[in-house]
Order: sequence, then C-alpha cells, then structure tokens
Amino acid sequence: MDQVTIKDVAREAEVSPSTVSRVISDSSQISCETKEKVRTVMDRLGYHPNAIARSLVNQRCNSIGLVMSRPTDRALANPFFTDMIQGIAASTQQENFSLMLTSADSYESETREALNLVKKRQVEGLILMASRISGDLINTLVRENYPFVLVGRSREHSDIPRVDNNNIRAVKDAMIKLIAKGYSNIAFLSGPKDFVVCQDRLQGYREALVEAGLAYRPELVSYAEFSYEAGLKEAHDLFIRSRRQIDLVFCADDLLALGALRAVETRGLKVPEDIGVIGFNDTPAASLVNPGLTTVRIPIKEMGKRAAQMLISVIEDHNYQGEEVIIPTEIIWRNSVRDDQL
Amino acid sequence: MDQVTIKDVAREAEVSPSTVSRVISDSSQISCETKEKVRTVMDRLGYHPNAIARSLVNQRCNSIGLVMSRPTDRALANPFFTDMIQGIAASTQQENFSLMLTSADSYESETREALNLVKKRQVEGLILMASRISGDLINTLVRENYPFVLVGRSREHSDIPRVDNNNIRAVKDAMIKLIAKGYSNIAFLSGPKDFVVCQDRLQGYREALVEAGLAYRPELVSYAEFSYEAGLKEAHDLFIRSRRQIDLVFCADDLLALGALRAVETRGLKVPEDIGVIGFNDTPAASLVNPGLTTVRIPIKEMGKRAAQMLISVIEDHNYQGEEVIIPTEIIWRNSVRDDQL
DNA sequence: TGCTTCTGCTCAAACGTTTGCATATAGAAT
DNA sequence: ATTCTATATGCAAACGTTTGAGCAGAAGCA
Repeated sequence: MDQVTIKDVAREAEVSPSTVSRVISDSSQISCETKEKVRTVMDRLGYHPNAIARSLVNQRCNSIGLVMSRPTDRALANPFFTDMIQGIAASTQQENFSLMLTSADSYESETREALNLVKKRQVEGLILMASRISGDLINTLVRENYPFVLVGRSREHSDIPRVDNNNIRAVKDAMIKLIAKGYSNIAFLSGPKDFVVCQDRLQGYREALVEAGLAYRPELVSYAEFSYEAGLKEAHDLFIRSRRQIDLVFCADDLLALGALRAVETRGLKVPEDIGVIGFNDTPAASLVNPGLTTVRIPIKEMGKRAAQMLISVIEDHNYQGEEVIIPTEIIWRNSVRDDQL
Repeated sequence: MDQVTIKDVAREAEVSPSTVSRVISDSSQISCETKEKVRTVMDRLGYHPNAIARSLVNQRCNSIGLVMSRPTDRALANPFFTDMIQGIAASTQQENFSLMLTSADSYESETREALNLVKKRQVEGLILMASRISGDLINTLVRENYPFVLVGRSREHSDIPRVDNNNIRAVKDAMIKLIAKGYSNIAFLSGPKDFVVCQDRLQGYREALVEAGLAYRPELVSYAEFSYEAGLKEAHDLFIRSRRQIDLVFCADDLLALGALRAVETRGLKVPEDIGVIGFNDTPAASLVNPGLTTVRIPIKEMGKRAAQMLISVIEDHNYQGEEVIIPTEIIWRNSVRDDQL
C-alpha cells in the first residue's frame, strides 16, 4: 500500500534517482549493466512510477475527458452512448491515454464541469457530444485554445474539428431508394426540433422530395422526443392528420420507428404491406422486433474511435489542428419496408 | 491556455503563495480583507488550482477507476453498462470525485490495467464488475490493501465489500409465484456456466422446485451465451429435448428471453397461452416487444451509485472497511406469462 | 605526457501546490 | 516601558518525478 518511490529504488540499487529515471525511459546514456541492476531492483520492490508526479513535471497528464450530461443521455438512445464510450476507450487505451468521465445534470453544469476539467489540467482535451452543446462552451474552448473535438455538428460553428456522419446525405440517399421502390406519400417523424441531427435529417428528407419532384407537405412532418411512447403517439397523430394518405414513415430515430411500428399495428394495418417504416441508428431492438426494422446504421463505435484519435493527435502534434471527418452510413434492409418495385 | 499559477495570483495580489493557498481553503487564519483582495485577483486572472499539483502534495487524487473488459461488456447486455456508469458517475460527481474508465480486451489485460491504475496512484480505488473477475486480481488488491468494491459476487471470496442483488432469492421468489399461477413444467435457460450470476439464478430455480415438491429435471436446463440468437437456438433445442412438455421458460437474461419468445412464435405456439416466458434485467426492449416480456428488474443505476459511494467511504474513512449491500429486485409483470390462476 | 572526446553517472532545479513553523505587528496586561 | 498574547502573514520544505548542466574517468590521439 505504501508507495515505493524512485528514491527507494535508487538507494537500493546504489545509484541516483536520475539514473533510475533514465532507466525507466530507457535512455542511451545508461549502461546495460546499470539498467539491468536497476530493473532488478524495480521488480523486487514492485516499483511503479507515480503518474501524478510525472504529470506535474511533464505538464502532460495523458488523459482526455468526456462529459455526459444527463439531459443528453436521456435524449439519446442508450446504446448510442455505450458504443460511443467503447470506441473512445479503445482509442485512448491504444494511445496510452486515460479517459475521464464526468456527468452533469444540466446544460449549465455540463459547461462548468467541462471547463473545470481542462482548467484544472486534469485532462488535456475534451470530447463533446455536439447534439445540443452550448455555443458558449465551444467559444470558450476555442478562445482559450483548449483541444477538443466534437462528435456531431454545431449549428453555430463551422471549421471545428469533429467527426460526424452526413445526416442530410444519409436520409436523402435512403429516401431516393425508397422512392424508387414506389413510395410517394412519405411522412417524416422527427426528434426534438432543437437537435441539429434532426434538422439535418429533415433537410435530407426535403431535398430528396424536391429532387424526385414530389411536393413537401408540412402536415406530413411531426416532432417528438426520442422515445417509444412519443413515436407511438405522434405516428397516430400523423395518420389522423394525413387522413391515412401515407405509405411510409421515415423516422429520425429507431425508438420513434418502433413506436410507429406499433401504431400501425394497432390501427389494424400491416407493415410493410400497408405502410412502411424506416428508422435511424440500428438500435439492437431494431433486429428483435417483428417485422425487423429497416434502418440507417451509423458506426457509432467507429466514430468514437476516430474522435479520440483525432483529439489525441491535436494534443500531441502542435501543428495539427484537427479536421472534419465524415463517416459513411449504411442502410440495413429488414422487413419494415416493401422490397419489391411496386 | 497558459496556466495561471498560484504564484501569479500571489504576485498580483501582493501576498505570498501560502496566503493564496489559505484563501483557497478558506482558512480562518486569513483576514477578510485579504481574502477578498485575493479572490478578486483570482477571478481577474481566471485562476484554477492545478489538480495534479494538489494531488501530489495531498497524496490524494480524488478519483476512482472502473475497468470494463471487452469480454464482459460483450457478454453483459448493453443497457446494463450504461446504467451502471450513470449510477457511478452520479455518486462520484456528488462526492467530488472523478471517474476514470479503462477498457481491456482480455481478462489478463483487465487485471493488468486495473492494478496499474492503482499502483501508479492514478486512482484511489476500483469498482469491479464481478461477473467473471479473476480471483487473482481480488487477491492482489486485498493483499496490497487497495480499496475496491465489487458489483456482483465473487465465487472464491466472501466478506468482500460489494453491492449486489440476491439472484438466488430473486429467481426463487419469481418461481414460487409462477408455480402458484399453475406452471409446473418449467425450463431454465441459463447464460454461460462460468458466470456466478447464472449459477446463482439456476440455484434459485432448483431451490424453488424442491420447495414446491417438483422434480428437478436436468434436461430442462440449457446454457447459452447472453444473446438473442443463442436464446432462439437453445429454446428450440429445449422444446425438442423436452418433447414439448414445457409450459414456461425461465431465462437468466432478457436477451435470451426475447430469443425464446421468438422461438415459441416460430413453432406456431402462442405466448402466454401455450408457453410462458420470463426474463431478467428489464432491458428496454422488454417493454417494446409483443407480448411484453415479464422480467425481473434489478435497479442497476442504484447499484452503481451505492458501489461508488461505498468505495469513496472506504477511501476516506480509514476505519470503514466496506460491507455487503444487497439491493432488492422487483418482478415486472407484463404479458408473457399467464395472469390467471389456472 | 598533455589535450580532447566520449561515456556514464550525479546534482540540483523545476513542476504547482500545501502546511508546519517562524515572524512581524498590534494591542493588552503588567 | 516591558512582556505577553493574538492575529495575520511569509518562508521553506515537501510531494515524486524529469532533465539540463556538470563532472569524473577512460580512451583516443598527437
């Protein structure tokens, strides 16, 4: 339990602490015999260099921070977060960095916690989930020159290091394929209006419509929280508002889509024969329901990996400012949309 | 970006660094005027005490570590982990501790990473997911007196600080209620044999059988990985092996139960009319499927909170050794078992 | 032999805090 | 006036490392 220090090793090996330090860093200034002697002593005493002392002199703590705000993680579907963390952890591990996690229960405290972390020098940089990050945080980080990378996109800022998928493109591409399958009365079930991802996905929907020469009908668009219940309710509303002239519901999230699926079912209609449903994210549940939910998969873990890598590069390479990385998405065709060319 | 140090503040406020330090800790030795003067300067310069320097002199880093091994998180259902982390983060936040996360892709590296973390003094203690933790890790931690708490139970060790639910009891209680509902040919679909949780749940199953005067029939017990697909396959096997003389499948995990649900369905049978299914964990998907899955809910987030609290107490209070906390479970009745007293 | 160069090590300062002890000032008690 | 106590502050060491500069001793070369 009591810490073995470099001095203990030095005394025991009959060398100076500096020599031990140079043995640790495998410096060429030290002879092989000395190295061996010192290493033996280190093993015998069970010496582990104190990370904190190291950080202090190196002015480098080799760790990055991830702030998860309670509002965000309630909003985002659960699996998103796990995958994200796993990706980030994989990269940090590989690069010999540590990952610090803080939670916050409001947006203000999120900002406070995040700034605190970097200002106290407890982490060297931050990964921010951009879904609804306050512009202020980003402004401050930019102004004071703290390394950070966004996962997602900030409405107010461009030219910020980030990794993201192209939500506009993803929805637009999917829409075009669906239209080619014969769908023409397509509703859009969006998440909360103030999420950038939702705005982008909606825009992809609109762009596809104009490209296909179809009319954009505002009454076919609905907004809801990212939840099963909200999806259920809004889908019903949509059916009523549109007087059933819908043949497909494009949902901005799988949870919404799962709700929509159920809504269709409770109205005595069949998916995909009567109405198609498509989601976003490829939640585990998407493959468990019947019919299987067709959805746009985004490689979340991969995004986490890339984000952490980029952040670490920005930290270590002073000439590298970070970049914008767009990760491709993939449509997972299951049985909630018609497969045939009607 | 450049760090403002205590010396900068001292110079600017025309006092010594020690005075500034005492202002930070709000020492009664410092006069009110001085305090005010110093605080003004701190604000003006945007001073934040360097956490690392503090840690070094205090010999306290105020952070705890959580090791998530890839094998464990693949095995455990995803939501489990998110909830756990959230609970832990909530407590650490509240107690002004930081949470360090490491991942590992094998059990050996998990042990290595965990030990490294405490030996480098990067964290003051560890939270271990006990599902399959190596006995060696625990032995070492005990021997070298590093604070830690288990979530779950270790087969080889008793009298170790931990928070857990009573899996034996939970299954036994559920079984007794199910038997009272008229079920008598109950199969048990377990997770991997070497998980303590699985052994415990199976034991609960057996104890309930003997208590009810029912025979334990080994051919009604099956083992599978914690996955939907495995559940599907093993449930089918179970039906074949038992020549359909089953009226209920008790699953050690919701994913297995979801598979079993589907297996029943593809055999043209109805849940719960022909065969009942019950799961464990109350995964989000459990409420989304049709029929809704009856399951045993364990308050995972709560367990995380308690574990972190206990660990911090052990760290801060040298007289407190930790204890065994058992969190009660709850059966969530949905529609995958018959409700009537047949 | 005397000078330079190289090798292998040690010394001491530095990183940014905290804290026990010393000290200066002021007012009170003698 | 002198001593005492209380109050407010400063000094310097310590925490466990790293690292530039310095310094012996050996080897190389004239």
